[in-house]
Amino acid sequence: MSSIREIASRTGFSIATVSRVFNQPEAVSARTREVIEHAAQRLGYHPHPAARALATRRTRIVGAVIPGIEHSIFARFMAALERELGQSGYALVLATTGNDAQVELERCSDLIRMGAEGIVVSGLDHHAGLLAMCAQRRIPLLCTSIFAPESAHPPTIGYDNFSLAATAAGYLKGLGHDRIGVVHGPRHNNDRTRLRIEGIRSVLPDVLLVECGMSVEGGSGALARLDRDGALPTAVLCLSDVLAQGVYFEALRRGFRIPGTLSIMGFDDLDWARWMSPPLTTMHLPVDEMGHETAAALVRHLEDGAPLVSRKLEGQVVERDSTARVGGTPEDLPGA
Amino acid sequence: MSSIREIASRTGFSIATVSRVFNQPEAVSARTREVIEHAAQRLGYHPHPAARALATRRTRIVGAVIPGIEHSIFARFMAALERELGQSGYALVLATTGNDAQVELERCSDLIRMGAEGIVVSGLDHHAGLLAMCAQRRIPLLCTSIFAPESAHPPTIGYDNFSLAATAAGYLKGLGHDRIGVVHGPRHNNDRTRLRIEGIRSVLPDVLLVECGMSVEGGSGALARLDRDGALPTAVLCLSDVLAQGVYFEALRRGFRIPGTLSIMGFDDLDWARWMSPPLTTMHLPVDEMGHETAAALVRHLEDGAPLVSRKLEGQVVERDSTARVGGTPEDLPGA
DNA sequence: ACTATAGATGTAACCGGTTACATTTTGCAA
DNA sequence: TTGCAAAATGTAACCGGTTACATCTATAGT
Repeated sequence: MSSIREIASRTGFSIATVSRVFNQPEAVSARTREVIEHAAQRLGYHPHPAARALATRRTRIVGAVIPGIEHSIFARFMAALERELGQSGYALVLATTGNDAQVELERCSDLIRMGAEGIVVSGLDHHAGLLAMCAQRRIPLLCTSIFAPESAHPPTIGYDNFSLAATAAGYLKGLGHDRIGVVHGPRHNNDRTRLRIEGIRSVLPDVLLVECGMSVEGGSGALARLDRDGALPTAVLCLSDVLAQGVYFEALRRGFRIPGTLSIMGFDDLDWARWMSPPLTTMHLPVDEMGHETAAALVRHLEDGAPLVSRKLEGQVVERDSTARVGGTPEDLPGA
Repeated sequence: MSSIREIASRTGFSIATVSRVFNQPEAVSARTREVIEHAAQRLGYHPHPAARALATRRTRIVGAVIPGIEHSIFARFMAALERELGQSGYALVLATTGNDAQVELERCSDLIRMGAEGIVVSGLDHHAGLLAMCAQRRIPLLCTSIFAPESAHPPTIGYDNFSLAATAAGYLKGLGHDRIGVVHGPRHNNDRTRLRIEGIRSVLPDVLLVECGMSVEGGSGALARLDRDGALPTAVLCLSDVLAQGVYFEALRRGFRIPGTLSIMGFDDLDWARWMSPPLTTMHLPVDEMGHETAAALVRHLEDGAPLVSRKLEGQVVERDSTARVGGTPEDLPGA
């Protein structure tokens, strides 16, 4: 509706002066600034985003592509990322893939088409075209939820899935469990899951693996399968709190006591984990910090050209009441 | 990097012809098209989004502003909305408010600043400035998760919270419950919650209301409060499945049997509701349909100028095993 | 009074597309 | 061959900002 030229002609100043009022106010006299600001106010002027983007070659948009936002840890990560980016004047655009590499590529392409100046993805394995596309168009790509020391790959900001999972397995082992089941989501297309499984195996070479859909339903089904095989373990390590929830409900249905019959451990430390019954022992993942670091790194890169460097974040076991020493007496219950 | 003029000079055609290859390919001879497409391919040409947006005055971006994406029904709605918009070539930009009207206004302003051509929000009460802002800048605003017949307000696409909640209350009443507790999130800044409460009261005038945070923790605390007051009802209607989950866990902690001691009903019908133990009776909300309708309405409006009209969607009780006839024998259990 | 210099403002050329309109080429009937 | 409509292409003016550079004004220094 009202453009910078409109304001210029209304106030008698030139478009350059009007533009300066908004971009370098100190370069304009106080009197002029006041007049122009008033006119802009009155006419309801707002700079046209595309025009500004075209002239400055900056959009201040960054894109994030994640598997999905339902339940998962990604919701927390995105919330943190959005908050941090927002404070630096950047907008976050979210896209979801449903765990499909092809869809991921398309979504990234859409984001770039929309003007994203940087892209955040999860994990390191992606469609072959993704890296090429970002490189060709000079769009920085940051891989999160994973940490890999610098190398040929794109920079990573995240935790060491291998050793975190090993730590979790070690925790259960330390409680005396030796028949341990691992309930995990699809390994296909998910390097974090694969790394975690390897980490667990480094501690417990012959752990029982049960793969299932990444949902409450999946967790329920996984425990059912574990029980049906007649080889019910003494502890179940779930590679997501969501799966642990499904395992909880299924345990309830089967009359198992937690942690009496079965110790259950999660992964993520979602908000509600401590409010389950019993409160869930889980591996805390530093997603808020990850959001913070990711945003900061991207902003520094975009503003000052600082190189994007990988960063390793720490997680730790949060010991609550869903795990106990195997065959232990009630006194052995953590917190008792 | 490579612009339309670059391709033009490389191929010897004019920029207009190059542009036409991408926008009205049928207006260009097959031979020319091939040559230009090949050159574009080789040079890795992609139209500059801001330039295109500036020239066409279209961004094909729509924004959605929701309270938050954690756990809630909004995740499903957004997934549906994104899918539908994507199919029409629109991108969805998400922003969250944390239930703060001031933040909502700012986020909407950001979205508009970013070029959003339409905005989707939840509910009807918003910061006074929001309507004005959208009106002034001629940005269509669509209110969802609520239905209000046409009037002065912006168009709504959603369900009738009042009557859906009344139906839910009626369902419990029909089971013989007369001491019913309602666990609900904050009413402040949430007209859907207020409407639902009114709907419930129209059926059960002196229902017990317990307000809590919209989280598992909140649900747990709410049941604890209900029990502490010594006036434990025979049924609890939770205005969100997430709250119902908290109530479940707290019931477990207190040794209540569901639905024996306490019938529990949710609202939303999230994916995992049927996998709880026992499977949760809940009010199904048509969020997928809402995503579909919202996207369709917006696209028709933006493409063909079709007026945005309100649309009422239906929900229904999904009867599962967490509710039973009050004092009923096991035979009365639904599904038994 | 006369510069030198800083401060305020204006001019005009971009940014990279789209598109109305003008022009050239092509195909086909007369 | 000529003529003419239709098809293909080109020219140039936008879209609405930013910004390098030029110009003009005011203040201070000598």
